[in-house]
Amino acid sequence: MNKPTQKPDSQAVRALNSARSLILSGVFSPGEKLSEPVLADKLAVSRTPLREALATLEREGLVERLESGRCRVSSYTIQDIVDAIEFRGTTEGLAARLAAERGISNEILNNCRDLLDSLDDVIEAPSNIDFARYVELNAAFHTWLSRAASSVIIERELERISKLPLASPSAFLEGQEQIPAFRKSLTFAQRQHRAIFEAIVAHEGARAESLCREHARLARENLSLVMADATLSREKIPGLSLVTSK
Amino acid sequence: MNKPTQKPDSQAVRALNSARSLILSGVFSPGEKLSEPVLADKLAVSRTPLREALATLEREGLVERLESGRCRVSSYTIQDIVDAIEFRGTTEGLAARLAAERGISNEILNNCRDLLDSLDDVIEAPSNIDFARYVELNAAFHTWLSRAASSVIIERELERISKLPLASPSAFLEGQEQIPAFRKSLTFAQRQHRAIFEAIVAHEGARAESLCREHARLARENLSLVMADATLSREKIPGLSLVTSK
DNA sequence: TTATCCATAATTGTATACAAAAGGTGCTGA
DNA sequence: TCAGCACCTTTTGTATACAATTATGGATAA
Repeated sequence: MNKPTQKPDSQAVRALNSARSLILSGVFSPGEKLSEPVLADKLAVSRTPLREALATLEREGLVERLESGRCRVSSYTIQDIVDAIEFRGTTEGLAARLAAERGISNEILNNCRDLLDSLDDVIEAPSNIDFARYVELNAAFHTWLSRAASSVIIERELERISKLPLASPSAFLEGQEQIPAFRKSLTFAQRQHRAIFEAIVAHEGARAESLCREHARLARENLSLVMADATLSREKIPGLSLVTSK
Repeated sequence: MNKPTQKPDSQAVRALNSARSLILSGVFSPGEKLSEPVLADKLAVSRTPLREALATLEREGLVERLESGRCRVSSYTIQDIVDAIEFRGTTEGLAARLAAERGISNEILNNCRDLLDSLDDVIEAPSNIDFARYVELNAAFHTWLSRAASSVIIERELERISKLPLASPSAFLEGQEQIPAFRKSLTFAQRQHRAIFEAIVAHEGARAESLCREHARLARENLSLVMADATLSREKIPGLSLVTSK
Protein backbone atom coordinates (compact mmCIF):
# COMPACT_ATOMS: atom_id res chain seq x y z
CA MET A 1 0.00 0.00 0.00
CA ASN A 2 1.19 3.47 -0.70
CA LYS A 3 0.55 6.26 1.71
CA PRO A 4 -3.01 7.39 1.12
CA THR A 5 -2.64 10.37 3.41
CA GLN A 6 -0.17 12.87 2.08
CA LYS A 7 0.49 15.72 4.39
CA PRO A 8 -0.97 19.04 3.30
CA ASP A 9 1.32 21.72 1.98
CA SER A 10 2.88 23.90 4.60
CA GLN A 11 2.17 27.59 4.67
CA ALA A 12 5.67 28.19 3.38
CA VAL A 13 5.09 25.98 0.35
CA ARG A 14 1.77 27.57 -0.40
CA ALA A 15 3.29 31.02 -0.12
CA LEU A 16 6.16 29.95 -2.37
CA ASN A 17 3.91 28.61 -5.10
CA SER A 18 1.53 31.55 -4.98
CA ALA A 19 4.27 34.15 -5.00
CA ARG A 20 6.16 32.37 -7.76
CA SER A 21 3.17 32.23 -10.04
CA LEU A 22 2.34 35.86 -9.32
CA ILE A 23 5.84 36.83 -10.42
CA LEU A 24 6.02 34.52 -13.42
CA SER A 25 2.63 35.59 -14.67
CA GLY A 26 3.67 39.20 -14.62
CA VAL A 27 1.39 40.44 -11.86
CA PHE A 28 4.49 41.97 -10.35
CA SER A 29 6.76 43.89 -12.67
CA PRO A 30 10.54 43.52 -12.77
CA GLY A 31 12.15 45.95 -10.37
CA GLU A 32 9.03 46.23 -8.27
CA LYS A 33 9.68 46.22 -4.54
CA LEU A 34 7.78 43.73 -2.48
CA SER A 35 6.65 44.55 1.02
CA GLU A 36 6.56 41.56 3.31
CA PRO A 37 3.51 42.61 5.35
CA VAL A 38 1.54 43.54 2.24
CA LEU A 39 2.43 40.35 0.38
CA ALA A 40 1.84 38.21 3.46
CA ASP A 41 -1.60 39.71 3.76
CA LYS A 42 -2.34 39.10 0.09
CA LEU A 43 -1.25 35.48 0.31
CA ALA A 44 -2.97 34.95 3.65
CA VAL A 45 0.10 33.73 5.49
CA SER A 46 2.19 35.30 8.19
CA ARG A 47 5.55 36.85 7.55
CA THR A 48 7.57 33.91 8.83
CA PRO A 49 6.68 31.39 6.10
CA LEU A 50 6.58 34.20 3.56
CA ARG A 51 10.16 35.13 4.33
CA GLU A 52 11.11 31.52 3.83
CA ALA A 53 9.36 31.55 0.46
CA LEU A 54 11.11 34.75 -0.57
CA ALA A 55 14.46 33.22 0.30
CA THR A 56 13.66 30.32 -2.00
CA LEU A 57 12.53 32.64 -4.77
CA GLU A 58 15.79 34.48 -4.34
CA ARG A 59 17.79 31.35 -4.99
CA GLU A 60 15.56 30.62 -7.96
CA GLY A 61 16.51 33.99 -9.36
CA LEU A 62 13.01 35.43 -9.40
CA VAL A 63 13.69 37.92 -6.66
CA GLU A 64 16.74 39.71 -5.37
CA ARG A 65 17.53 41.39 -2.13
CA LEU A 66 18.72 44.99 -1.86
CA GLU A 67 21.34 46.00 0.67
CA SER A 68 18.59 47.48 2.76
CA GLY A 69 17.03 44.05 3.05
CA ARG A 70 14.09 44.82 0.83
CA CYS A 71 12.97 42.41 -1.82
CA ARG A 72 12.74 43.29 -5.49
CA VAL A 73 11.43 41.35 -8.45
CA SER A 74 14.37 40.40 -10.66
CA SER A 75 14.90 41.80 -14.10
CA TYR A 76 16.62 40.00 -16.95
CA THR A 77 17.92 40.96 -20.34
CA ILE A 78 17.50 38.80 -23.41
CA GLN A 79 21.22 38.13 -23.21
CA ASP A 80 20.72 36.74 -19.71
CA ILE A 81 18.14 34.31 -21.02
CA VAL A 82 20.45 33.30 -23.85
CA ASP A 83 23.19 32.66 -21.30
CA ALA A 84 20.90 30.62 -19.09
CA ILE A 85 19.89 28.46 -22.05
CA GLU A 86 23.52 28.02 -23.03
CA PHE A 87 24.31 27.03 -19.48
CA ARG A 88 21.55 24.45 -19.46
CA GLY A 89 22.72 23.05 -22.78
CA THR A 90 26.26 22.77 -21.51
CA THR A 91 25.20 21.02 -18.32
CA GLU A 92 22.86 18.65 -20.13
CA GLY A 93 25.79 17.97 -22.42
CA LEU A 94 27.89 17.08 -19.41
CA ALA A 95 25.19 14.73 -18.17
CA ALA A 96 24.97 13.05 -21.57
CA ARG A 97 28.73 12.71 -21.92
CA LEU A 98 29.09 11.15 -18.48
CA ALA A 99 26.18 8.82 -19.20
CA ALA A 100 27.86 7.75 -22.43
CA GLU A 101 31.25 7.29 -20.81
CA ARG A 102 30.01 5.48 -17.73
CA GLY A 103 27.24 3.48 -19.32
CA ILE A 104 23.78 2.99 -17.94
CA SER A 105 21.65 0.01 -17.05
CA ASN A 106 19.35 -1.66 -19.53
CA GLU A 107 16.33 -0.87 -17.44
CA ILE A 108 16.99 2.85 -17.53
CA LEU A 109 17.77 2.66 -21.24
CA ASN A 110 14.43 1.01 -21.84
CA ASN A 111 12.66 3.72 -19.91
CA CYS A 112 14.02 6.20 -22.40
CA ARG A 113 13.12 4.02 -25.37
CA ASP A 114 9.51 4.02 -24.20
CA LEU A 115 9.62 7.78 -23.81
CA LEU A 116 11.00 8.28 -27.30
CA ASP A 117 8.43 5.92 -28.82
CA SER A 118 5.64 7.85 -27.13
CA LEU A 119 7.07 11.10 -28.44
CA ASP A 120 7.09 9.62 -31.94
CA ASP A 121 3.46 8.65 -31.52
CA VAL A 122 2.52 12.19 -30.53
CA ILE A 123 4.37 13.78 -33.43
CA GLU A 124 3.23 11.37 -36.09
CA ALA A 125 -0.37 11.58 -35.03
CA PRO A 126 -2.55 11.92 -38.13
CA SER A 127 -4.83 14.51 -36.61
CA ASN A 128 -3.73 17.43 -34.51
CA ILE A 129 -0.79 17.02 -32.20
CA ASP A 130 -1.65 16.55 -28.55
CA PHE A 131 0.37 19.48 -27.43
CA ALA A 132 0.12 19.08 -23.67
CA ARG A 133 1.25 15.49 -24.04
CA TYR A 134 4.28 16.55 -26.06
CA VAL A 135 5.30 19.05 -23.40
CA GLU A 136 4.92 16.40 -20.74
CA LEU A 137 6.97 13.82 -22.59
CA ASN A 138 9.60 16.33 -23.56
CA ALA A 139 10.02 17.30 -19.91
CA ALA A 140 10.24 13.62 -19.03
CA PHE A 141 13.05 13.11 -21.54
CA HIS A 142 15.04 15.95 -20.05
CA THR A 143 14.44 14.61 -16.56
CA TRP A 144 15.66 11.23 -17.76
CA LEU A 145 18.74 12.90 -19.17
CA SER A 146 19.47 14.63 -15.88
CA ARG A 147 19.49 11.22 -14.21
CA ALA A 148 21.34 9.35 -16.92
CA ALA A 149 24.75 10.13 -15.48
CA SER A 150 23.79 8.49 -12.17
CA SER A 151 25.11 11.52 -10.35
CA VAL A 152 23.04 13.10 -7.61
CA ILE A 153 25.12 16.25 -7.94
CA ILE A 154 24.39 16.70 -11.61
CA GLU A 155 20.77 15.73 -11.26
CA ARG A 156 20.32 18.29 -8.51
CA GLU A 157 22.06 21.01 -10.46
CA LEU A 158 20.06 20.38 -13.62
CA GLU A 159 16.87 20.51 -11.62
CA ARG A 160 17.98 23.86 -10.27
CA ILE A 161 18.97 25.22 -13.64
CA SER A 162 15.59 24.35 -15.10
CA LYS A 163 14.06 26.68 -12.54
CA LEU A 164 16.06 29.64 -13.75
CA PRO A 165 13.70 31.98 -15.56
CA LEU A 166 13.08 30.72 -19.08
CA ALA A 167 15.94 28.21 -18.99
CA SER A 168 13.73 25.15 -18.67
CA PRO A 169 13.49 22.78 -21.65
CA SER A 170 9.77 23.48 -21.88
CA ALA A 171 9.94 27.22 -21.31
CA PHE A 172 9.01 28.35 -24.81
CA LEU A 173 6.89 25.46 -25.94
CA GLU A 174 3.70 27.14 -24.80
CA GLY A 175 4.15 30.10 -27.07
CA GLN A 176 5.13 28.01 -30.06
CA GLU A 177 1.73 26.57 -30.77
CA GLN A 178 0.66 29.16 -33.30
CA ILE A 179 3.94 29.40 -35.14
CA PRO A 180 3.83 27.93 -38.67
CA ALA A 181 7.11 26.06 -38.57
CA PHE A 182 5.92 24.44 -35.41
CA ARG A 183 5.43 20.84 -36.42
CA LYS A 184 8.70 20.76 -38.30
CA SER A 185 10.45 22.09 -35.22
CA LEU A 186 9.04 19.33 -33.04
CA THR A 187 10.05 16.70 -35.55
CA PHE A 188 13.55 18.08 -35.62
CA ALA A 189 13.74 18.18 -31.84
CA GLN A 190 12.64 14.58 -31.66
CA ARG A 191 15.33 13.56 -34.14
CA GLN A 192 17.82 15.17 -31.79
CA HIS A 193 16.35 13.31 -28.83
CA ARG A 194 16.89 10.02 -30.65
CA ALA A 195 20.41 10.98 -31.68
CA ILE A 196 21.34 11.93 -28.12
CA PHE A 197 20.00 8.64 -26.89
CA GLU A 198 21.81 6.61 -29.53
CA ALA A 199 25.06 8.40 -28.81
CA ILE A 200 24.75 7.58 -25.12
CA VAL A 201 24.01 3.95 -25.88
CA ALA A 202 27.05 3.77 -28.16
CA HIS A 203 29.30 5.37 -25.53
CA GLU A 204 29.94 8.24 -27.91
CA GLY A 205 30.50 10.86 -25.25
CA ALA A 206 31.65 13.75 -27.40
CA ARG A 207 28.78 13.30 -29.83
CA ALA A 208 26.20 13.06 -27.07
CA GLU A 209 27.58 16.24 -25.55
CA SER A 210 27.56 18.36 -28.66
CA LEU A 211 24.12 17.11 -29.63
CA CYS A 212 22.78 18.31 -26.30
CA ARG A 213 24.29 21.72 -26.81
CA GLU A 214 22.80 21.97 -30.24
CA HIS A 215 19.48 20.76 -28.92
CA ALA A 216 19.39 23.63 -26.45
CA ARG A 217 19.80 26.04 -29.35
CA LEU A 218 16.20 25.25 -30.26
CA ALA A 219 15.12 27.07 -27.13
CA ARG A 220 17.21 30.01 -28.23
CA GLU A 221 15.55 29.99 -31.64
CA ASN A 222 12.17 29.88 -30.00
CA LEU A 223 13.16 32.83 -27.86
CA SER A 224 14.00 34.76 -30.99
CA LEU A 225 10.72 33.82 -32.63
CA VAL A 226 8.74 34.83 -29.61
CA MET A 227 10.50 38.15 -29.27
CA ALA A 228 10.20 38.93 -32.98
CA ASP A 229 6.56 38.04 -33.52
CA ALA A 230 4.52 40.89 -32.12
CA THR A 231 1.26 39.09 -32.79
CA LEU A 232 2.21 36.39 -30.33
CA SER A 233 0.76 36.54 -26.88
CA ARG A 234 3.93 37.00 -24.97
CA GLU A 235 2.18 37.19 -21.65
CA LYS A 236 1.31 33.51 -22.03
CA ILE A 237 4.90 32.49 -21.48
CA PRO A 238 5.67 32.32 -17.77
CA GLY A 239 8.54 34.54 -16.78
CA LEU A 240 8.82 36.46 -20.01
CA SER A 241 7.53 39.53 -18.21
CA LEU A 242 10.81 39.59 -16.30
CA VAL A 243 12.72 40.32 -19.49
CA THR A 244 13.38 44.00 -19.99
CA SER A 245 14.32 45.48 -23.32
CA LYS A 246 17.47 47.20 -22.14
CA MET B 1 35.67 58.31 0.13
CA ASN B 2 34.47 54.79 0.74
CA LYS B 3 31.98 53.96 3.42
CA PRO B 4 33.86 53.87 6.69
CA THR B 5 30.93 52.45 8.62
CA GLN B 6 29.93 49.01 7.46
CA LYS B 7 26.88 47.62 9.12
CA PRO B 8 27.54 44.75 11.49
CA ASP B 9 26.68 41.22 10.45
CA SER B 10 23.12 40.21 11.12
CA GLN B 11 22.37 37.35 13.46
CA ALA B 12 21.46 35.25 10.44
CA VAL B 13 24.86 35.84 8.84
CA ARG B 14 26.70 35.10 12.02
CA ALA B 15 24.71 31.92 12.51
CA LEU B 16 25.38 30.93 8.90
CA ASN B 17 29.12 31.40 9.15
CA SER B 18 29.40 29.69 12.51
CA ALA B 19 27.28 26.73 11.50
CA ARG B 20 29.07 26.38 8.18
CA SER B 21 32.47 26.28 9.74
CA LEU B 22 31.30 23.81 12.39
CA ILE B 23 30.12 21.49 9.63
CA LEU B 24 33.12 21.96 7.34
CA SER B 25 35.57 21.45 10.16
CA GLY B 26 33.98 18.16 11.04
CA VAL B 27 32.56 19.05 14.44
CA PHE B 28 29.30 17.61 13.16
CA SER B 29 29.47 14.26 11.42
CA PRO B 30 27.71 13.46 8.14
CA GLY B 31 24.26 12.11 8.81
CA GLU B 32 24.08 13.74 12.22
CA LYS B 33 20.74 15.32 12.97
CA LEU B 34 20.73 18.92 14.06
CA SER B 35 18.24 20.22 16.57
CA GLU B 36 17.27 23.82 16.02
CA PRO B 37 16.88 24.76 19.70
CA VAL B 38 20.13 23.09 20.67
CA LEU B 39 22.10 24.61 17.80
CA ALA B 40 20.50 28.01 18.32
CA ASP B 41 21.58 27.90 21.91
CA LYS B 42 25.12 26.87 20.97
CA LEU B 43 25.41 29.70 18.46
CA ALA B 44 23.72 32.21 20.75
CA VAL B 45 21.02 33.21 18.30
CA SER B 46 17.32 32.57 18.29
CA ARG B 47 15.66 30.03 16.07
CA THR B 48 14.46 32.51 13.47
CA PRO B 49 17.83 33.58 12.08
CA LEU B 50 19.14 30.06 12.61
CA ARG B 51 16.43 28.62 10.41
CA GLU B 52 17.38 31.12 7.76
CA ALA B 53 20.99 30.02 8.05
CA LEU B 54 20.01 26.36 7.78
CA ALA B 55 18.03 27.08 4.63
CA THR B 56 21.13 28.66 3.12
CA LEU B 57 23.29 25.73 4.17
CA GLU B 58 20.75 23.45 2.55
CA ARG B 59 21.11 25.20 -0.78
CA GLU B 60 24.90 25.06 -0.36
CA GLY B 61 24.61 21.32 -0.02
CA LEU B 62 26.02 21.10 3.49
CA VAL B 63 22.75 20.12 5.07
CA GLU B 64 19.63 18.35 3.89
CA ARG B 65 16.12 18.21 5.18
CA LEU B 66 14.29 15.01 6.02
CA GLU B 67 10.61 14.60 5.25
CA SER B 68 9.91 15.14 8.91
CA GLY B 69 11.43 18.59 8.62
CA ARG B 70 14.52 17.76 10.61
CA CYS B 71 17.93 18.83 9.45
CA ARG B 72 20.76 16.43 8.78
CA VAL B 73 24.38 17.05 7.90
CA SER B 74 24.93 15.97 4.29
CA SER B 75 27.06 13.03 3.32
CA TYR B 76 28.99 12.70 0.08
CA THR B 77 30.81 9.95 -1.69
CA ILE B 78 34.13 10.44 -3.44
CA GLN B 79 32.27 10.04 -6.70
CA ASP B 80 30.07 12.98 -5.74
CA ILE B 81 33.14 15.14 -5.24
CA VAL B 82 34.54 14.00 -8.57
CA ASP B 83 31.26 14.95 -10.22
CA ALA B 84 31.19 18.33 -8.56
CA ILE B 85 34.73 19.04 -9.77
CA GLU B 86 33.80 17.91 -13.27
CA PHE B 87 30.80 20.19 -13.16
CA ARG B 88 32.93 23.14 -12.12
CA GLY B 89 35.43 22.41 -14.87
CA THR B 90 32.67 22.26 -17.45
CA THR B 91 31.12 25.51 -16.30
CA GLU B 92 34.45 27.29 -16.15
CA GLY B 93 35.01 25.96 -19.64
CA LEU B 94 31.75 27.52 -20.72
CA ALA B 95 32.79 30.83 -19.22
CA ALA B 96 36.14 30.70 -20.99
CA ARG B 97 34.62 29.76 -24.32
CA LEU B 98 32.07 32.57 -24.16
CA ALA B 99 34.79 35.01 -23.15
CA ALA B 100 36.87 33.91 -26.13
CA GLU B 101 33.96 34.10 -28.54
CA ARG B 102 32.61 37.41 -27.32
CA GLY B 103 35.87 39.10 -26.56
CA ILE B 104 36.65 41.15 -23.50
CA SER B 105 37.85 44.66 -22.86
CA ASN B 106 41.51 45.56 -22.65
CA GLU B 107 41.11 46.73 -19.10
CA ILE B 108 39.81 43.39 -17.92
CA LEU B 109 42.47 41.60 -19.92
CA ASN B 110 45.12 43.65 -18.21
CA ASN B 111 43.70 42.79 -14.80
CA CYS B 112 44.33 39.16 -15.61
CA ARG B 113 47.82 39.86 -16.95
CA ASP B 114 48.69 41.41 -13.61
CA LEU B 115 47.28 38.43 -11.78
CA LEU B 116 49.26 35.97 -13.87
CA ASP B 117 52.45 37.96 -13.43
CA SER B 118 51.97 37.94 -9.68
CA LEU B 119 51.40 34.20 -9.75
CA ASP B 120 54.64 33.79 -11.66
CA ASP B 121 56.44 35.83 -9.04
CA VAL B 122 55.12 33.61 -6.26
CA ILE B 123 56.06 30.39 -8.02
CA GLU B 124 59.49 31.48 -9.15
CA ALA B 125 60.39 32.83 -5.76
CA PRO B 126 63.94 31.75 -4.93
CA SER B 127 63.14 30.91 -1.33
CA ASN B 128 60.05 29.12 -0.12
CA ILE B 129 56.78 29.72 -1.88
CA ASP B 130 54.36 32.06 -0.14
CA PHE B 131 51.60 29.56 0.00
CA ALA B 132 48.79 31.74 1.29
CA ARG B 133 49.53 34.24 -1.44
CA TYR B 134 49.33 31.56 -4.08
CA VAL B 135 45.93 30.41 -2.83
CA GLU B 136 44.72 33.99 -2.84
CA LEU B 137 45.91 34.69 -6.37
CA ASN B 138 44.63 31.39 -7.66
CA ALA B 139 41.18 32.19 -6.27
CA ALA B 140 41.40 35.61 -7.88
CA PHE B 141 42.17 34.06 -11.26
CA HIS B 142 39.12 31.82 -11.04
CA THR B 143 36.97 34.75 -9.98
CA TRP B 144 38.29 36.66 -12.97
CA LEU B 145 37.39 33.73 -15.18
CA SER B 146 33.86 33.63 -13.81
CA ARG B 147 33.46 37.25 -14.87
CA ALA B 148 35.26 37.02 -18.17
CA ALA B 149 32.13 36.06 -20.10
CA SER B 150 30.40 39.26 -18.94
CA SER B 151 27.40 37.22 -17.95
CA VAL B 152 25.79 37.76 -14.60
CA ILE B 153 24.07 34.39 -14.92
CA ILE B 154 27.30 32.50 -15.37
CA GLU B 155 29.14 34.50 -12.77
CA ARG B 156 26.41 33.79 -10.25
CA GLU B 157 26.34 30.10 -11.04
CA LEU B 158 30.10 29.71 -10.81
CA GLU B 159 30.06 31.44 -7.47
CA ARG B 160 27.45 28.97 -6.31
CA ILE B 161 29.30 25.96 -7.66
CA SER B 162 32.44 26.97 -5.83
CA LYS B 163 30.50 26.65 -2.61
CA LEU B 164 29.62 23.04 -3.25
CA PRO B 165 31.63 20.91 -0.84
CA LEU B 166 35.15 20.48 -2.15
CA ALA B 167 34.33 21.81 -5.63
CA SER B 168 36.07 25.14 -5.17
CA PRO B 169 39.27 25.79 -7.11
CA SER B 170 41.18 26.14 -3.86
CA ALA B 171 39.55 23.25 -2.03
CA PHE B 172 42.55 20.93 -1.94
CA LEU B 173 45.38 23.41 -1.98
CA GLU B 174 45.63 23.44 1.79
CA GLY B 175 46.42 19.77 2.03
CA GLN B 176 48.93 19.86 -0.74
CA GLU B 177 51.65 21.68 1.08
CA GLN B 178 53.52 18.63 2.30
CA ILE B 179 53.26 16.65 -0.91
CA PRO B 180 56.61 16.25 -2.72
CA ALA B 181 55.39 16.94 -6.24
CA PHE B 182 53.88 20.10 -4.92
CA ARG B 183 55.95 22.79 -6.57
CA LYS B 184 55.83 21.05 -9.92
CA SER B 185 52.08 20.88 -9.67
CA LEU B 186 51.80 24.61 -9.05
CA THR B 187 54.06 25.34 -11.97
CA PHE B 188 51.94 23.15 -14.19
CA ALA B 189 48.74 24.79 -12.98
CA GLN B 190 50.17 28.19 -13.73
CA ARG B 191 51.10 27.13 -17.26
CA GLN B 192 47.48 26.17 -17.71
CA HIS B 193 46.36 29.53 -16.36
CA ARG B 194 48.48 31.26 -18.97
CA ALA B 195 47.26 28.98 -21.74
CA ILE B 196 43.62 29.60 -20.82
CA PHE B 197 44.25 33.31 -20.87
CA GLU B 198 46.05 33.24 -24.20
CA ALA B 199 43.29 31.17 -25.75
CA ILE B 200 40.68 33.67 -24.60
CA VAL B 201 42.72 36.55 -25.98
CA ALA B 202 43.08 34.77 -29.33
CA HIS B 203 39.35 34.02 -29.50
CA GLU B 204 40.14 30.32 -29.48
CA GLY B 205 36.93 29.22 -27.77
CA ALA B 206 37.29 25.47 -28.09
CA ARG B 207 40.85 25.54 -26.82
CA ALA B 208 39.97 27.77 -23.88
CA GLU B 209 37.15 25.44 -22.98
CA SER B 210 39.07 22.20 -23.04
CA LEU B 211 41.98 23.77 -21.18
CA CYS B 212 39.60 24.72 -18.37
CA ARG B 213 38.29 21.20 -18.16
CA GLU B 214 41.76 19.80 -18.03
CA HIS B 215 42.72 22.38 -15.43
CA ALA B 216 39.93 21.17 -13.17
CA ARG B 217 41.40 17.68 -13.35
CA LEU B 218 44.20 18.93 -11.13
CA ALA B 219 41.68 19.18 -8.31
CA ARG B 220 40.69 15.60 -9.00
CA GLU B 221 44.30 14.50 -8.84
CA ASN B 222 44.74 16.31 -5.58
CA LEU B 223 41.65 14.58 -4.26
CA SER B 224 43.21 11.22 -5.13
CA LEU B 225 46.49 12.19 -3.49
CA VAL B 226 44.77 13.32 -0.34
CA MET B 227 42.66 10.20 -0.10
CA ALA B 228 45.60 7.89 -0.80
CA ASP B 229 48.15 9.41 1.54
CA ALA B 230 47.24 8.25 5.02
CA THR B 231 49.95 10.37 6.60
CA LEU B 232 48.25 13.52 5.42
CA SER B 233 46.16 15.46 7.87
CA ARG B 234 42.84 15.06 6.21
CA GLU B 235 40.98 16.97 8.87
CA LYS B 236 42.78 20.11 7.72
CA ILE B 237 40.78 20.19 4.51
CA PRO B 238 37.42 21.86 5.07
CA GLY B 239 34.53 19.65 4.13
CA LEU B 240 36.47 16.45 3.71
CA SER B 241 34.79 15.09 6.81
CA LEU B 242 31.55 15.01 4.84
CA VAL B 243 32.97 12.36 2.53
CA THR B 244 32.00 8.86 3.55
CA SER B 245 33.83 5.81 2.31
CA LYS B 246 30.79 4.01 0.91
C1' DT C 1 13.23 -12.20 24.18
C1' DT C 2 10.60 -9.39 20.99
C1' DA C 3 6.87 -6.73 19.34
C1' DT C 4 3.26 -3.34 20.43
C1' DC C 5 1.32 0.44 22.43
C1' DC C 6 0.89 4.52 25.16
C1' DA C 7 2.54 8.47 27.60
C1' DT C 8 5.92 11.80 27.70
C1' DA C 9 9.41 14.70 25.83
C1' DA C 10 11.42 17.07 22.17
C1' DT C 11 11.10 19.17 17.69
C1' DT C 12 9.31 21.75 13.93
C1' DG C 13 6.01 25.18 11.75
C1' DT C 14 3.71 29.40 12.43
C1' DA C 15 1.99 33.70 14.29
C1' DT C 16 2.96 37.76 16.57
C1' DA C 17 5.21 41.47 19.20
C1' DC C 18 8.75 44.70 19.34
C1' DA C 19 12.99 47.20 18.31
C1' DA C 20 16.08 49.10 15.03
C1' DA C 21 16.70 50.77 10.58
C1' DA C 22 15.15 52.75 6.28
C1' DG C 23 12.16 55.56 3.65
C1' DG C 24 9.29 59.40 2.88
C1' DT C 25 7.44 64.14 3.67
C1' DG C 26 6.98 68.64 4.64
C1' DC C 27 9.12 72.48 6.77
C1' DT C 28 12.80 75.81 7.41
C1' DG C 29 16.39 78.67 6.09
C1' DA C 30 19.38 80.44 2.95
C1' DT D 1 14.42 77.47 -5.84
C1' DC D 2 16.71 74.11 -3.42
C1' DA D 3 19.46 71.83 0.19
C1' DG D 4 19.15 70.10 4.71
C1' DC D 5 16.81 68.59 8.67
C1' DA D 6 13.40 66.77 11.83
C1' DC D 7 9.53 63.96 12.28
C1' DC D 8 6.58 60.31 11.19
C1' DT D 9 5.60 55.99 8.70
C1' DT D 10 6.83 51.83 6.91
C1' DT D 11 9.76 48.00 6.70
C1' DT D 12 12.88 44.55 8.08
C1' DG D 13 15.32 41.58 11.68
C1' DT D 14 14.74 39.01 15.74
C1' DA D 15 12.88 36.81 19.81
C1' DT D 16 9.38 34.22 21.68
C1' DA D 17 5.04 31.74 22.53
C1' DC D 18 2.17 28.09 21.19
C1' DA D 19 0.13 24.32 18.56
C1' DA D 20 0.79 20.27 15.89
C1' DT D 21 3.80 16.78 14.76
C1' DT D 22 7.40 13.54 15.58
C1' DA D 23 10.68 10.97 18.27
C1' DT D 24 11.56 8.37 22.61
C1' DG D 25 11.34 5.23 26.27
C1' DG D 26 9.24 2.10 29.10
C1' DA D 27 5.72 -1.05 30.31
C1' DT D 28 2.94 -4.84 28.89
C1' DA D 29 1.66 -8.94 26.51
C1' DA D 30 2.68 -12.74 23.45
